[in-house]
Amino acid sequence: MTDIPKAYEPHSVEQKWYETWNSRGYFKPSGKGPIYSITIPPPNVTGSLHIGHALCYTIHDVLIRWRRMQGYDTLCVPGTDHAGIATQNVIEKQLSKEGLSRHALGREKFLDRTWQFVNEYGGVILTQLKRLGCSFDWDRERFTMDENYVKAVMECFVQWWEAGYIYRGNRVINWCPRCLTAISDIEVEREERKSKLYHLRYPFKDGSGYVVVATTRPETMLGDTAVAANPADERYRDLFGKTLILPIVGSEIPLIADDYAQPEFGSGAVKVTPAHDSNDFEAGLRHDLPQITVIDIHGKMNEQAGPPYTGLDRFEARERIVADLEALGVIEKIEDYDVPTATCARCHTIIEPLLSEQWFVRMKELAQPAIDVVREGRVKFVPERYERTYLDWMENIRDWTISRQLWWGHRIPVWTTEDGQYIVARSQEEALAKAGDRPIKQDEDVLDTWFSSALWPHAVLGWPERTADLEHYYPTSVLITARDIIYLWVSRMIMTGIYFKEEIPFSDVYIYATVLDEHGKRQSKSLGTGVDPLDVIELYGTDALRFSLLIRAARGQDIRFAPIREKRQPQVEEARNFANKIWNASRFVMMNLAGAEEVRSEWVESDALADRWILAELNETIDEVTRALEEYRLNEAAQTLYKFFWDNFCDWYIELTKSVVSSREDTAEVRAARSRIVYILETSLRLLHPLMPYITEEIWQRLPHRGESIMVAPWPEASASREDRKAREQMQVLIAVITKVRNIRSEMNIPPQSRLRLHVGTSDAGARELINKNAGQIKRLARVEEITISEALPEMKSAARDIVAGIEIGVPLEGLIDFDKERERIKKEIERKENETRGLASRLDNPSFAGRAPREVVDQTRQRHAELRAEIEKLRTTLTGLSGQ
RNA sequence: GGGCGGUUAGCUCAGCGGUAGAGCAUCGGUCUUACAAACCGGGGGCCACUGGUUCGAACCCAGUACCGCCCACCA
Repeated sequence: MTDIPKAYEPHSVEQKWYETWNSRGYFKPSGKGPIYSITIPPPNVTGSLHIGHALCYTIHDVLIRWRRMQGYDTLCVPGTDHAGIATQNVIEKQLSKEGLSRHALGREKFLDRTWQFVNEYGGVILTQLKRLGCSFDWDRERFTMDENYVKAVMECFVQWWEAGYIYRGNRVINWCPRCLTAISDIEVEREERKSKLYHLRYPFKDGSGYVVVATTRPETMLGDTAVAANPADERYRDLFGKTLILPIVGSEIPLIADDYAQPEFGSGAVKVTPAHDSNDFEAGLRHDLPQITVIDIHGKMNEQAGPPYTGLDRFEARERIVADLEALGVIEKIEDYDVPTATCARCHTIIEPLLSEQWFVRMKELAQPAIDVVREGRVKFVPERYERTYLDWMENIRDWTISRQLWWGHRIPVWTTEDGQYIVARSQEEALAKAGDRPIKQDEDVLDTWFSSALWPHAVLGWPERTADLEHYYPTSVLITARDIIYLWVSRMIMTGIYFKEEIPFSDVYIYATVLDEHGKRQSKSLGTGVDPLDVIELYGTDALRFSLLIRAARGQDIRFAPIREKRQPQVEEARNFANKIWNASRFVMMNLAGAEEVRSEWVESDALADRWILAELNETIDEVTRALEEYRLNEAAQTLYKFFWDNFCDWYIELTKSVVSSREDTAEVRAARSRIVYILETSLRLLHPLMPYITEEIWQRLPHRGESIMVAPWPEASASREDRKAREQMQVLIAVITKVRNIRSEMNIPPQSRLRLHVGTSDAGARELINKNAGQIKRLARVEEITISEALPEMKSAARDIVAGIEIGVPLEGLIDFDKERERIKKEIERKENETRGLASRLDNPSFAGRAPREVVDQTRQRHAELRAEIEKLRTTLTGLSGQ
């Protein structure tokens, strides 16, 4: 078997197995067993894989592979999102490079071009997911602008319209003057920016002085239609209802009483601009104020602003107006001020609140059942804390602006007749039919991207048709997603699922960790702090990337991921080393299988301690890993497997059984040992497979096994009959003894090659038997040539001595012993034990400890205390003996 | 302003009531025929701070500090 490379080479195996799995149809549901289905969060169609995606979809694949092995009928539906603004921005950027604009091109040509781009370059991210090893059903791939998907979107709109949830309204919305569209509240980001606070004097019409108002946006004063103060504000009590003259403009505006004005802020009076501020808008409605729009969709002052401001950019206008106000002597003061500023989440242009006609969805009633299902625990969040986040938002939900002034997206299915009547229909044909012979015109706007993704779980399964998939795989089992789209997406899926399917779309919502850069900040492509997962795969292989992410992906705790520097990424390297360890341990096993065809992966019963122990450890591992996966503690599953495989299997079991397993004889005993080691390895590989699919398949195929692929091999099951506490305890003693001898050798500088003699003394007959039975193991692993076992250690002139687990250890070192060193070593040992004893004693001395602590704990403490005291006593004697030397 | 996380070995992070663990780094020793991407051994921590609950706290409670997120109409 010299053809097995010394190191695992991921690239040669990954493509091979992915194609094999796919071609054999393993990614498709089996149609048998209980259902386990997931629809993935659709990435942007123009996007490319970043490390957060890698984590997200790796988690998907782990769960799907695990459930598949458990015998579930598993389905994972992949797909992409048309991502309205994001995609349109990409195309517009291209156009501007060519000196074009979408308006120059026209709607139809722009859409042609976008489709062309999407068809050609879109979905690259899905091929990247294939490199990640994702076992998704690619035949069921969906896109939010697929013909069938569009039907779902239209159906939703029509039904909601008919039920009265959708309405058109004139409101102040968040407008992005760069994207030239409305955006919803949750697509706005807020940050503090350094600017000024301007205090302006608005004089009373009757010449009786003035009111000072504070504003961060003086340019909007051209649209002011009132000044408001709090009704409880003494300073204004007698002034409400008086008329003010708006400087520059000269118009007359009232001083009104409204509690939205905060008496503590500035002078307590606030100017009211209903067309350019959402609060002012609300106040305007309350007081029936005119709405004067002075800024246009490009962020420029419009006709109403009047000369000389018309045509100026809003920020130029600000300077101009401030200068003019200054000239009029109405500026009280200007202060430096950190202004909370709203920006577009997409392009970070400062949002212009704009009075505009948009389509909205009335949310309150739709949200209620989605609140209930979470409250009742029918939809559970993992980690639990996100339940609160979700509920807080849902309970204060506001209406959803769903229209976008974009071209790329689902065009709003509303047609208007000449006399202004709305016709809402699922298609142009239906609309025409409804219109009869009246001419109609379709609304220019498209729907918010999230309007379509809100339907994802049932739409990808075929809704509104009653398809077999929909009947079978809805509701899905779990939604795995990032926390920043709980509002944008998760909440809306729950609402639409309940509304249209009368059933929750998924019962678990697993919010996975946010991947940060090495400084704990969000990874950002524009800052260049993003890591390309494909680069990582190139370097270390898919399994290493997956494992390194999984072992960190603790219960939603953020993880930091360092960039690749000088062709190295230490976090992934750790996982790569583990992969390599798996490879080499397997290599050892396979080397000893050569020419022994009859060896099977099966557990041949054995009385040997090592065998009983590893079987018990394996059993425990199966149990822990399975439980961890059930509870979405993927990091613990990974950690448990890492420890079992490396520490228990490699460092101890292989070493303990090596001599038999690699024996040249072909006896029944040797064959049995080989069967056992193959069994342990093969079972471990099955446990590891969901996390590291490629390496486990590659090795599994070279081992004796049943079945055609590890992917469809059964998930191991733990069994109470394989628990063996005694074996685990005894093995701990054996490990302690061997470690102690190695320790003496190392500390006393005894060359590794030299064979030692070992004296073991203990009054415990059971311990003597344990040592005796495993003398061969101790000899091999501690490099000892002879072991003498007695009830107590004999006098030894020059020897290193120690005591562990109540067992005295002596290593005669004629001529080799360095007495100073030995004294030092023993002293250190005594000190260590004394430290521990002190801690235990202080507990035992406390009378309430014995009284209140559980019996078990008290007994254990006493026992350990006594044992330590005896050990210290023995070591002291040894030390005294040494001091004469 | 409100809420949620985090603060544990030099670094990255586990642990979340019985007085601390891993990987990397470090120090010493090994090419012991599965693996030097490895093996063996060692050193390193008042578990951010202050109180409280408890027989017992890194772990529970209250507060403080710093870091990071989310929400919010203070012009």
